[in-house]
Amino acid sequence: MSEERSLNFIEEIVEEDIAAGKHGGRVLTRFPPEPNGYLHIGHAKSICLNFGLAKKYNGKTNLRFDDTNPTKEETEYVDSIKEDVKWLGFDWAEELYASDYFDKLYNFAVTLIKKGLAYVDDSTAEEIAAQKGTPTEPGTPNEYRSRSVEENLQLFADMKAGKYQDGDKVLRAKIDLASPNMLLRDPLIYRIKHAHHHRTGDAWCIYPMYDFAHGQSDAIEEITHSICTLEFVSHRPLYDLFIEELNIFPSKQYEFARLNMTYTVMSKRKLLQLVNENHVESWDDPRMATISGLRRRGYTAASIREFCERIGVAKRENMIDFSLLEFCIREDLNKTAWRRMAVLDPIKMIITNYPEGKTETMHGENNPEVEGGDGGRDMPFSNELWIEREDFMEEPPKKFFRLGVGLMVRLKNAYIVKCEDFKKDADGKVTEIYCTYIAESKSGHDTSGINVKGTIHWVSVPHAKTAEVRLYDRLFQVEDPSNEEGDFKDYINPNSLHIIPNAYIEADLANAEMGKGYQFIRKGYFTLDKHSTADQLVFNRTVTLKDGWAKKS
RNA sequence: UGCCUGAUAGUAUAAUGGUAGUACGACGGUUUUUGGUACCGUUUGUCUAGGUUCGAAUCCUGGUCGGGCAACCA
Repeated sequence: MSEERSLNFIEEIVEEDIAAGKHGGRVLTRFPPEPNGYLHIGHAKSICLNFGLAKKYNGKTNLRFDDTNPTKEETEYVDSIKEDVKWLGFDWAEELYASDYFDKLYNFAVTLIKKGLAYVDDSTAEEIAAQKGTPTEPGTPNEYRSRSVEENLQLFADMKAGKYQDGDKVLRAKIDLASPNMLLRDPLIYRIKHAHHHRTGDAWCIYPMYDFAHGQSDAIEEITHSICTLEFVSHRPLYDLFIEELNIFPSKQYEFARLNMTYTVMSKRKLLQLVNENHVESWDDPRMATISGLRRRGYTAASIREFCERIGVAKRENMIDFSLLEFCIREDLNKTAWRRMAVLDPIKMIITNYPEGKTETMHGENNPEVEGGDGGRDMPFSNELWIEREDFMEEPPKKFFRLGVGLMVRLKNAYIVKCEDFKKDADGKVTEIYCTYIAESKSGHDTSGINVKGTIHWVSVPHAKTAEVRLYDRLFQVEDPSNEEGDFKDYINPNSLHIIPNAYIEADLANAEMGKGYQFIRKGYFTLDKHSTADQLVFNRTVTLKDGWAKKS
């Protein structure tokens, strides 16, 4: 029973086009990253939109690398992008590159020159900028604008042949120097760059600009719906104009609002700075909003897809609460993550009436949300246990359902214990607490008739293993670091990473698998970090559990 | 001060001239061997001023506020 969901504005356009029989009802989208950085959660929105649309309307999606600027692009980025898209769960119809079309694009430029719609300009970048005018003043033509078609053809061929140095000449579209749209004031469409390209090597020394590559690439692939973000709205007249003048496939561009999220930054430039200036470990640092960072943090592809589904698609500037992403990952992991016990900040509990040296085997299910518990595992129990320091208070307030002298709790999957006493060191720090256990209260066989409000987690001291546990907090201290006074890096949270070198974990966790989510009961969801080894386990906390108690106090 | 865009609870998003709804958040409750989950309930909204209409979030006009545009970046 699928629920009726309302359409977003792009789905409406697609449905109208299909109903009108446009392109024979065919839908072909594309995801067109520039391989100059790693993908982030904002790209995930675009990926889900493009691939999701194609899937919904029986179409296909191409993965096209927009690699027209050789000085910024690298194969390393191509590889990471492909990995991330695949990991998110999408399959592209074809893997394509704008650089595959350099010959065609060159010929398109020649066509434009022949139509008298493009000219070679010898001006410097500064001169061109000055001649463009301002939003309120029209630009002024220069002497090069009136060059003959023959001369332009020759000069452009010479540019391609490598007769000029970088910056000596550019090819410009001849449109309208007085246009209120600055982009139409004779935009540059080809520039000289004697640079090595990650795919075409040194075959070319002239490269097309975005505006003379993107729309044409869409047309060459016969993309039906070219979806991009709002900052390209003012490029659309150019997109349409070139397609019309070149008489090629009429792809259409549609724009949606990019994703912004609280407490993080989303631009490749800023993410690159965080990496280069060592504010984070790498592009896949678990605090980064990159796909690889979220993956390493323990986010699942399904949770990111769900997030992208929930945030919607519209044209309004937006700022999504980080808590929505957290909701999505909790929702997923709650149903899939195996429950385990780990004590992050330990204090020793001694059960005074339990035989010293005795070991009992307790049993716990893997996941209570799954029918039958999804299997389970054994946990050794003894008279000495590690419990969480915060689960004991010398002077417990009312409604503190944990330990304090005279209070009782259930040890998860084991016995009910009553706190009798505790010991402090010279600094007043509690070092040990003493309890008695109720023998008839064993989990699953409880005949004690005692009901307790609280249940706490524990790990048997002689059986415990250790692991490094990394706890993360938001990377920035303010909701919108890009919009604050000064540099966005001034707002980095100095406490975004807290490392616990030796947490106590239950023995079974030695079998933890890379890529799998675990819930450390009452402490949150965790996953193995890529630096983890058999000798030195390292867990990342993906997200905490929702905590109604912490908020009140 | 030119052009392009947009404006619905705290945050997003729907309602396509006819009951302003949903999700997240927040708050309260029930259940619970995780203060988790699940379930139930409460809360808060159409930027503004006019106009058209039996009826306007929706159409029209003016204003206000936000975002984008003057890279040999994409």
